[in-house]
Parts: sequence; C-alpha cells; structure tokens
Amino acid sequence: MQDLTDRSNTVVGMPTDAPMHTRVHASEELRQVALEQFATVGFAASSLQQIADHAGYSKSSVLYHYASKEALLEAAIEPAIDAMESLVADFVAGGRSVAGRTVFIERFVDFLLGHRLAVHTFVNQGQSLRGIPVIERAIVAIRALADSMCEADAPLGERLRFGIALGGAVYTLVADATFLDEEHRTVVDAADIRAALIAVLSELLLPADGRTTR
Amino acid sequence: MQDLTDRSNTVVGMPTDAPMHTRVHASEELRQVALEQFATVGFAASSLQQIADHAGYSKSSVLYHYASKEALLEAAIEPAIDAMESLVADFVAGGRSVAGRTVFIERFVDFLLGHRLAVHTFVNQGQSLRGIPVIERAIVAIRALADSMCEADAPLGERLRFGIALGGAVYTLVADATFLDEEHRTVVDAADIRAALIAVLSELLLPADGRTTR
DNA sequence: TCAGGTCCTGCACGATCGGTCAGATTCACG
DNA sequence: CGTGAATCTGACCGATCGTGCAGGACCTGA
Repeated sequence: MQDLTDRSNTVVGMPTDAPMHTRVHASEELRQVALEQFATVGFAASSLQQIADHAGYSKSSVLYHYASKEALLEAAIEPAIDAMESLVADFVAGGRSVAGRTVFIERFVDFLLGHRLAVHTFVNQGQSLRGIPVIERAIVAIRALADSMCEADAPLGERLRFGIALGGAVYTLVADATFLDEEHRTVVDAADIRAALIAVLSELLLPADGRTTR
Repeated sequence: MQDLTDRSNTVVGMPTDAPMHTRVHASEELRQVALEQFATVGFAASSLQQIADHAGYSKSSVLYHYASKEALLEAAIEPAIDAMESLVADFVAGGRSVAGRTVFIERFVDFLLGHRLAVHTFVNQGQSLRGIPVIERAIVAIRALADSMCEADAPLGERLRFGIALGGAVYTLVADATFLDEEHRTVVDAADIRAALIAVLSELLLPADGRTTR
C-alpha cells in the first residue's frame, strides 16, 4: 500500500552504490508500518526497532518524526477515532429509528473497512493502553456509540448485540482474515465483504419483530 | 475474582500422598494470575515480574514452577484448547443438522464462559504468538471448527457469521466486560449472560428460513 | 560561498526483559 | 541427629527496550 510518486530514481544511469531511499513522506510510511505492527502483534510487542527495520529506517529516524512511541500510536489511530466520533454524532442526530439505524450500519461498515487496523488496535488492546489520552478518547467514543445504540432499559440483550457486532466485525476483518483464510486465499471482493457485513450487522442491530430478548 | 476453570482432580487419594501443608496451589495460583495478565494486557506486555508481583511470589519462583514464559502460557491455555478440540469432535460426530447445531451452540457458550480468558488470549493474540506449539494447536482447532461449521460451497456469508460469532462473543466476555461496563456495574447474572449469548449465537449460526436483509 | 533548515543516523544511557544459578528455608524420613 | 528433596529467593547475566544527543548529509536562499 504505497503510493510511489517517486521521481528521482528511474534506473537509468545513476551508479549510486548507496541505497539512498528518497521517500515521499517518511512520516506517513512510518505511521502505516507502525499501525500494521500495532494491530497484528500488539503495541507492547512492537518495538521501535522492528518498526524502523520494517520501514527501512533507523530507530532514531522514527523518533525524529514522532516524539515517542506513544506519539506514534496517537498519530496512527487518531484518524479512526475522529471518524468514529463523527459517526456517532451523525447517528445521534439521525435518530434511533429503523431507517436511522440502517443508514448507520452502512456507514459503520465503511468505517470499519477504512480503519480496520486502527479500530482493531484500540478495541482489542484498549485495556493495556489505559492512560494514553488518545485511547481514553477511543474508549469514550465506543461507550458513547454503545449508549446511543441502545437505551438503558433493555441493557443486556441489546448491549450484547452491539458488542458482538463490534467485536465480531473487527475480528473478522483483522485477526480472522490473517490467519483463518491464509491458505484458501480466494481473493474475496471487498464489495462482497461489505455487503455480507452489512447483512449480518443488520440482523444483529435492527430490531426484528419477534425477538425474545425480553 | 475467582474463575470457574476449576477442573481440579485432587479428589481421590494419591498413591504417594504428599500433604504439603504449605501453599499447595502455588503453580495453580501462578497459572491463574498469568492467564489474567495474558488475556488483559497481552502476552508480550506481561512480564514475569508483574505476574510474580500479582501472585505474591518472586520472579525466580515463577521460573521454578514453569521452565519459561512460554511454558507458562502453555499451561495457562492448554485446558481450553483441549476443551475446544473435544467440542469440535463432538460437533462433527453430531452432524450439521439444526438439532446438532443447537446442541453445539449451547456447549460452545458454556465453553466460552468457562475458558473466556484463555480463548481471548489465543483468539485475539494468535498472530503475535505464531510458532509456539500450543498456539498452533489452537489455530488448527479454530480452523477445524470453522470448517466443520460451514461447508465450502457458501463460504463468505457462513464463514463471516462464524467469525463474528466467535470474535464477538469473546470480545463481549472479556474486553467489553472490563472496560465498557465498569461504571454501571449492574451485577449481571451469569445465567442471563448465558441465555442471551445462546440466543444471539443461535440467530447467527442457525440457518433462518427467511434471511432477507430487509 | 556560507548559513540554516530538514532529514537521518550512530552511539550511549538507564531501565527492564527472560533466564541461570547458587544458596536459604522447610520438612519428611532414616 | 543427619540427609535429601521440595520450595522459594536474591544476585547476576546478556539482550533489548525507549529515549536523548551530537553530528553528518543534503538542500535552499542569500
């Protein structure tokens, strides 16, 4: 996933023995690599050395672009939190009706597809990252989403549905996709995944007529 | 604070009865503390020092009872993998019918409730733990469960349903329960959770006749 | 030409990691 | 009593962690 607007190296002459990686935006590249590491092996297990190696930089370079490992995490997942906050704001504005929920589910799936790594990071590692400001923001946003999704009178069944939808979708989009498929790599179309996710989440989050959640 | 992963077998009198009136359950205690740490903050982020402190022992004592950090992980999650393997074996033997699935779902929920921490550990951290034998076993078991759940002809929708059920249930039982509730700690009854989980998972995994996404 | 800014790196630091090992303590059994 | 096994611990090791710092390479404007 790299946009190579590179223009300096067209393999003509240039007998440059040095690697001399003229990158486009180093900070963007580092942010992406770090996000993949955080999501797949975890924040604590991701060392700056690994991230730097994976991106082709030195550890010092990482700390030049980002003041600390925490700052790197912040930069990596902040866009996703912004998107989630606007998502819940729109949902609250749109109302809890079936129509409003239907619109929400579609946007929610698009949000998950667009920020799957970041969401997986703060959803499944939020516990170990308490205290980091951006994580607290994420937790607040998740709680706000859950609260707006279901009122307090029918907490157990509805809240459980939302939790399963959130955790399940994130799992299928990251963990499951990376170690369950892996062999029968039928190159599934992204649009198919989107449609199937919307279908299942609609089942979970839209009030069906006959349901025994009491 | 106690978990119901008892499974103790100290009922019958052992041949060489050794009545250590000291802390007989040192290794058990360490195993439980380690499992909590692994599940909540992650394997990589859990240091032997932290585990030892939480259990009231020294780091050396942990390494006396368990040869290595990996061995501690093995001891912590192996019972859950055994249970999962027998679970999938029973399901395969019982057949894929609706009745078979109904029975399976109930046992599956009980399995999740009994081994929630262990399952959460190898489900959500399996990626970063590749190479550890016990984790490979877990991955094989999960894949076997998914394969036995849905045949290959309708892969996307069915597999997605199973993934959401698994990841969602694990999420709600561990991550969600520890940082979503937290404030409005309405002491929910375990039986209620069980019933609600069974209901939702039945929706997801039982073939509904009219599965129109409206 | 020089000065200054941007980008990147090597080196060194204190802390902590998993792990080894030599005792200290206890206790059953002779 | 002594002896050996079981249990627990502190001291220590090499490696790696995140981070600070000085400086080199490169580009740009004066």
